[in-house]
Amino acid sequence: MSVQPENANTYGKGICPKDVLTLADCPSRLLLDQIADKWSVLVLAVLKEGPLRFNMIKRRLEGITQKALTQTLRRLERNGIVSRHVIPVSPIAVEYQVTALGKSLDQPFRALYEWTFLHLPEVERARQAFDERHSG
Amino acid sequence: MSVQPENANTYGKGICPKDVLTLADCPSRLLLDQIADKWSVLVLAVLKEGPLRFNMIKRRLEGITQKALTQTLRRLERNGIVSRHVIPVSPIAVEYQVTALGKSLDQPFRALYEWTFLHLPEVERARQAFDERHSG
DNA sequence: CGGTATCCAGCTTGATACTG
DNA sequence: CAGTATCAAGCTGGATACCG
Repeated sequence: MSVQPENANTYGKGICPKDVLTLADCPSRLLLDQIADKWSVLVLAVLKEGPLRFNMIKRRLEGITQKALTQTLRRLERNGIVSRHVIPVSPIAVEYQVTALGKSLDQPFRALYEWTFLHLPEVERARQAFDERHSG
Repeated sequence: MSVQPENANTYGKGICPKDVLTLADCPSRLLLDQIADKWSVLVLAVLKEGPLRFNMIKRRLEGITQKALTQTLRRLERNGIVSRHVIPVSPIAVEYQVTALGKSLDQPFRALYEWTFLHLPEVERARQAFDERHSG
């Protein structure tokens, strides 16, 4: 997210020029807004196994609508994360696959997943404690 | 996101029991839904510098409303990412700070930030190319 | 100071229908 | 098959007012 490498830090201890942070300041939003939405993560998980056609992706993703899948794929394609190949047969076939850029996301995503996996119990405890505090 | 360590993989090459993925299957959403929203990232960036009181955070975050900040802080608190301390003076003072759990998020976030930083030009090229394809 | 309550506009979402 | 079009419903987010 807006975590910066120590030496490229434009935020930090009040040394940001304006002394305030704006949404636009945060380069990570470039990624998060586009990738961390409801479906992108799962689409990528499915496509990681190999190229798939539209309806094949749809079948592997329980509950996604045609519209949502189209939107998700378009956004991923626009950001260079997946590529789209039209195969001119009849009826038409369209194949999607993860690009090299998309594959390079695997390492950071894995780090995030591992954090979640490791700290899930702690997060759940925190939620329980909070919910109890705010009911009793 | 839904990237799994190789050996804990419940998705993978069609070996998922149901052979379909549901939103609930993806443990990463636990984190992403709650942290990757519009403001959480920036709130954490500000709080990383040290504990701050409500209105001090608000002043450092250009454009955030009182309501949005309250909601963001509550969600972060519920997930154990920040903690809230009421200082019983008059008028009342409330201090927020990042917890140990919250601090442990720094590494995965840094990985993500570094990816963004490194691949920004490529993403921007992809967007330009896409936008040209879809206008001409 | 640090909130909560209320109201309302706008964006997103899903269901449905239609098309090359 | 792989979409686009359309429309209603719902949730989110901002503005405003008030409270302990």
